[in-house]
Amino acid sequence: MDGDDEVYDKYAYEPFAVTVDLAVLTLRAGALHVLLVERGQEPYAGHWALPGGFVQPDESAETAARRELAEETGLADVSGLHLEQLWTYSEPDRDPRMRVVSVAFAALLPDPPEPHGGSDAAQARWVPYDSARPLAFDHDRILADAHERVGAKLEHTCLATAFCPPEFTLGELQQVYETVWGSTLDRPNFRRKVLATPGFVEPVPGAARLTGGRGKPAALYRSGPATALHPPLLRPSREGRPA
Amino acid sequence: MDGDDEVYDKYAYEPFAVTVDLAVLTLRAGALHVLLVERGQEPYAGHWALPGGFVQPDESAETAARRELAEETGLADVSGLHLEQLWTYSEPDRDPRMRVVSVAFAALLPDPPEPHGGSDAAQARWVPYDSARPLAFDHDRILADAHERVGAKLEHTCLATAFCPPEFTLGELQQVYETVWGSTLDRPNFRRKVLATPGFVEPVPGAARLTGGRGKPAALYRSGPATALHPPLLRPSREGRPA
DNA sequence: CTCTTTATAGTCAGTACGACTATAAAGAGG
DNA sequence: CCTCTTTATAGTCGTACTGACTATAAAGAG
Repeated sequence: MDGDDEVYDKYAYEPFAVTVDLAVLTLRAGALHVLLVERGQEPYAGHWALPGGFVQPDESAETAARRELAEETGLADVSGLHLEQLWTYSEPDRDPRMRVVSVAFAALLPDPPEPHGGSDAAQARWVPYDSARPLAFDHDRILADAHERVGAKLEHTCLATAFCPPEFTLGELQQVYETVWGSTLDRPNFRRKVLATPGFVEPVPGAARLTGGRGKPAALYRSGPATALHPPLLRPSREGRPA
Repeated sequence: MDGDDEVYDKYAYEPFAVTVDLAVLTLRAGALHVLLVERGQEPYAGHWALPGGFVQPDESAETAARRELAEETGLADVSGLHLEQLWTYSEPDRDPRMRVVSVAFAALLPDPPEPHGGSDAAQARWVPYDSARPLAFDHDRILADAHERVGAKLEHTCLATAFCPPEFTLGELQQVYETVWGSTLDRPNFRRKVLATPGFVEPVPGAARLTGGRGKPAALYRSGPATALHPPLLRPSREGRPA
């Protein structure tokens, strides 16, 4: 903040609006979905956009993002959800109406609350990631950045469990990686890696098993205390990954 | 950006000031240094702070950061310098005067231009990282975040060369890692790893060697085309690293 | 000329990982 | 009831990478 204060009065009251944009991601039926809202007004009326809104005078961007998340998803308790500040977009022409600086967040949800009847905004929907574009404003880029960030964080953090319900099988956890990364993983190797990482997952006591599916019932696990993965679980080789 | 437009008029003209703060890092005499400016006005008059300033109406945050970097360092050409958006700080009370949202950047410099006679601001100085605190506002936290981010990026990107002059020895490159990470590395192993990564560094043609030091002259290298490190060059084991 | 310093080359064992095979336990369909 | 298919889990094998270490080369200091 603050250069020297001579220029303080000169620029401080420029009309900068500060907003938050949310890339709310979830897995439905083995596919990555994102929460979108339909715009009712110009510009981009009728286009889909990421949910978001203005940061209010007494809020931090994080607080505003969590409030918007609750409003848009209709979830009663969003306090436990993973919310991650992504990037701040500040190109002067990114909103044709005025100068808007937007702090983007990514949010990860386990299973989507279907009719997330938003409060204020227009209708909101879960849309498969691949058919989400084109979006209003620069939201295509924000969504791509969110996807890349989440994919990268899966490599060296335990973030994947944020997509899973409280109790899950290793097959479901593997689905998270495969869906976000868009590649398949060897099941025994994935299992070995996850179980060899202390604190990543821990078995549910009582030898609980999930059945009802086709094959052999899978053991249930829940998220452990670890947050980082050492060594990381790297994506199948992509030569040059963005820095 | 933009929630629904009913609230648009209500919040858009709240007096949000948007600034950039810069954590400009360099290596001097084997120690990490950061560029600081002394504040002339209240609040925090006489305290040291990170350089920064207001984003002007026609600028993006990145543009403003690069302009501030040029002004504060006095460097003629900052176009090639590595500048990385770090995080956006938006706590309502982070500046006692008014509502300021600040986009923080980290900048990496090879060798510091000593008398970087800033343009507008008060006096600016290179300060050893360890004796930089306490800083004004929430700049202690910004500086710590910058350090952590740079340390993490050294692991899986080729960013370390941004601290080095155009031509450097592997010993100098290793110094970057050791200084930022605060740990020592095995020299033969470091060498093996760097040379085994295609495109990280390439030898300077003509078998150029740097002499003048004490021991055997070292071969000179320059930065290669690669940007990512596969597999990563991990810091000596720290059990739980922040996500 | 020798000692110290730094650079570079090479060795060796342990770990991690990719690819793969084998077995177990469920439902589906006859 | 039996077999096929599906999914989970166990284990094997070879390679790549890494950490720890030893050895040699080439400079300056004294």
